[in-house]
Amino acid sequence: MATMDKKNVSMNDVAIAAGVSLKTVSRVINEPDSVRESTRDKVHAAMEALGFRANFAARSLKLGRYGCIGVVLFHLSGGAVDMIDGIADAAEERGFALTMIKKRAGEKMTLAEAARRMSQLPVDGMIFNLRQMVDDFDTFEAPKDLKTVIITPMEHPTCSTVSDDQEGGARMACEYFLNRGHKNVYFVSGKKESLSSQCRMKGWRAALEARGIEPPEPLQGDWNADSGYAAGLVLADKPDCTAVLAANDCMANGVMMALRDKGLSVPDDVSVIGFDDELYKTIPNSILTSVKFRHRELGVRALNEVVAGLEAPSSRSRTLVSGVLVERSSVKDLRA
Amino acid sequence: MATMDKKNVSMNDVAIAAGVSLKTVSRVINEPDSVRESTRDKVHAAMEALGFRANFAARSLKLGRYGCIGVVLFHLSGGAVDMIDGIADAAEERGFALTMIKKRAGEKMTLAEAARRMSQLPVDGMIFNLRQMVDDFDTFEAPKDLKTVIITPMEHPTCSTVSDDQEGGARMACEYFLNRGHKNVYFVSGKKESLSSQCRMKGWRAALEARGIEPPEPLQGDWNADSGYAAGLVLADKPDCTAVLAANDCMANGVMMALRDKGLSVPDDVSVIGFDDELYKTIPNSILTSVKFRHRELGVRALNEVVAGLEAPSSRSRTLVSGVLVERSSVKDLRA
DNA sequence: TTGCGAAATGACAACGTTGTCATTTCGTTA
DNA sequence: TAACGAAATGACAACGTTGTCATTTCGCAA
Repeated sequence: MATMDKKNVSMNDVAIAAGVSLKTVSRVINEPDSVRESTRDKVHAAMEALGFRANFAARSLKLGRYGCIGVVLFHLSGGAVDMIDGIADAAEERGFALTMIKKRAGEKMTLAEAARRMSQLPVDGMIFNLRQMVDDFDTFEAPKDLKTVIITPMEHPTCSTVSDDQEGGARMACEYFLNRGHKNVYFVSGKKESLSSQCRMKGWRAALEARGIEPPEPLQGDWNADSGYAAGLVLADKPDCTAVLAANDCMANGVMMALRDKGLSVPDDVSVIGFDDELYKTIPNSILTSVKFRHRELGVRALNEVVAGLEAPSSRSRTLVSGVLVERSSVKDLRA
Repeated sequence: MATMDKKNVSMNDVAIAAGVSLKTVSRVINEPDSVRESTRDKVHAAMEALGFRANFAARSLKLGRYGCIGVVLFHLSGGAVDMIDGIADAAEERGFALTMIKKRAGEKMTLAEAARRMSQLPVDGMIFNLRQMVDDFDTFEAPKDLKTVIITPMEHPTCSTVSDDQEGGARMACEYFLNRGHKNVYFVSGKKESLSSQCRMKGWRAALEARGIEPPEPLQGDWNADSGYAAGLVLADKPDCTAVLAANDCMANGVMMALRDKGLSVPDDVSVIGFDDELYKTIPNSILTSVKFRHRELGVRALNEVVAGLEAPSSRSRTLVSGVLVERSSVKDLRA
């Protein structure tokens, strides 16, 4: 059972070994039913013996498509794992592979630059994961033959976008407070440049203003617990503070710890809601009510949108994936 | 300024538009110095006007390589983000893109199956991210023309492997305890099927046995805080328990909370060390000493190993990336 | 101006597949 | 057995690049 030394085994090699024509080998692969069983077996045997594997480049060249979707990671954060997971699973299901490139740390990558690089790679369409603002966002035009979907809370003039409904999630949390008799809601933000943080803040503002409440000055955090703790120390001194919305769970936890250290109880004195619902992983018996986004679903939707748009790349849609409020006991009902 | 309607603009189209030969266009792209400046400008102008982008499939077919490295995600966990980040950055730096496929939830994927699928895709080499055991691990043979690197703590008979030194990290933590006068170390494990957990446990055992200490029965956890809390309740009742090594920070936190709820102090009564050093993100003023692995570095090494092996796919190496003990104040020095 | 070597450019084949269309083989019926 | 339509198979071109080698153009010295 000698193994060939030739670098790559081609269909032609298989054809010769099996004593059939090149085209017949092609048929065995692409439309097996159209070839007689005895012939098929001969060909399969030859493929096996020679270790044949179809050449991706040649196949794509002929077919004019790759069966790959490009993913550009402008930003790779914790929540991105689930999103990538969703994209990858959906891709798998629809028979696509992913081609990935990433903005390097410190590098300044525009959408145009990302598109330029992607269009040199084997992709039929692409997904941009964009969590911060980028210079050419509004002026960017996607290649006409490459369906492009941007994961971002901002609307884009020509590309399809997919996003969690961060604003809606924040509104939902605020209304949850207000409906339970709270007269005001304080807000602890994440990093300034984060679009997520900006959107959550926007939703918070909107919800308060919709009820004619003047939003108090938001407290600036940086996503980590320590910044939440600092914010909590400040909030503990505000007598009108009965409800705090923190832009993520880590900061919410910091806030809660600070309140306790100041002798205040959650939820009896102050109610708190966070975002992402991940505190239970780290804190035993966590009581924090939290707005959870379905990142996996987000990825699935993004991929499906790309695939759906492969035939009509210039189509445009906007998808919002709603969040879910995971209720625990960190919010007190003041009406009771 | 009319835009062409032709689907794909080829080099030939550019050549005609610029009034030069096909080959000259090719030269402008691949060896610009070999073409006269005036000609080059004409060609560039034509490319611009027609919106030319090189065809990946044709180029790869001719060159016999893709400039892509395949990544197979058998398992996608939190720590994987940093690793992917490292892989992606290193790939970027060396001019490679990534082609990714993922094991679907519930699907049972063997190494052979992964290799088979990857070898139909545009890749010059591949990386398997394997955090759990898989049926054909020992018998697997990588395609002879496709350099394969496996990220896994296990040694493989024929493939290169890269791993954090989990065992060494656990040993380091144990010795840290023992060197400070602790007579024994209790262990809280992660999920049974996790290789990380198994390796950490192995290192813990080895460190104790090296000093002639009989390791106590390990406590079974599931990575989450609640399981750590449960373990902590048990440990609080053991009078000889002065040191606890938990297989991750979340469980370590659970252990600490349980100890406190039982009236014990960390570190005065019991010392604790965790893994991953991520508690500070969630807990303000975190005191937990923790073993941190450099997942990013892991990814970088894996990619570099693949690229280095592209010319000699059958070469084999084993890389261990050491962990770092991040010291805080959760360990008491009993010698003092 | 002519001739020469070097630089610039071009013609053509090849990479390994699939689509088109022609040809061969098969199973059936007259 | 002959004749026929359907099924199976094959020959050849084409996809868009790059490598090889031949040809043209250029700059410069005689």
